[in-house]
Amino acid sequence: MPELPDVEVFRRHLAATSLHRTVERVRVSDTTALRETSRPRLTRALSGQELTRTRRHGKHLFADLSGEGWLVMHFGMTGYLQHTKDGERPPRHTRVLVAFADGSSLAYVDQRRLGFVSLADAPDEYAEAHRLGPDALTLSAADLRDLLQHRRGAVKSALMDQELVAGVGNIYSDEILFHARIDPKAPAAALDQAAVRRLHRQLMRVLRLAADRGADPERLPDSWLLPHREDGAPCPRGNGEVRKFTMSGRGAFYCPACQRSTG
DNA sequence: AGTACCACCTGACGGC
DNA sequence: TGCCGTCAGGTGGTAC
Repeated sequence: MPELPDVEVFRRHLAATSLHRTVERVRVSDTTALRETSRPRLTRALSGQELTRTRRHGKHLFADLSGEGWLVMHFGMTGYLQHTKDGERPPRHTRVLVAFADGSSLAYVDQRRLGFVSLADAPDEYAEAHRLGPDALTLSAADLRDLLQHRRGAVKSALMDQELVAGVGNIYSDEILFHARIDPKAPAAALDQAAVRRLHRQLMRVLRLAADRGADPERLPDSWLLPHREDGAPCPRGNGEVRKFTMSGRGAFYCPACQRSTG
């Protein structure tokens, strides 16, 4: 599930429900969910603190612990956050539960356990240490052109490389390329200025709109590729059929009739 | 530098 | 109904 729009939805959820409440206790029900930290360290870092503000960098979510470092969360393929009120039971597969003094709590849930919870001194430092590229929504068109120009290989692979640009995954790379009418297999460096401009415009539009719609496929326009990710499905733009192929070991979809731009 | 493939996990789904 | 292979929006390692 979680690419940039999903994580942005989690960020807003956290900000709307869980700021400025004293952490009373932390329950780690699965220590393998922790990365670069331990149960005692996480508990000590959180207990008695408040979450004072949030930040998102690509698919990583950060929460400031009242100036005493930052909580870091990554959501793998199945992770999400759920705030529960006093007396409500946290969801199944909750790995870390942050319980507040007012009785409510914030659950980090991850069925497949491919995500993690960690601690960091600061988001920017963390991003640099873990070799994350700039957050996708901070890129200018010129930035994007520079990144792609020095890149060999397909444009879809480039978009999905977190070291190059942080936040775009398999689903949204397909979606962005569909709207920009660019062939996902096109060499990144071969895109002309007009194509890069379209790519940048759609990158911004698709990611923002998806986040504003709660990253909920049900609420995304039917004119998008997302509801039509099936080999042979009619192209939502009315040109030919959606095709599935494999790239970087992932199932990728595009409309060969619409997405002819290769340079 | 890129890519292909496997691994890490758990669950849902389709075919038989 | 039950078993089995396949696939799933994540990343990281290895071998080419």
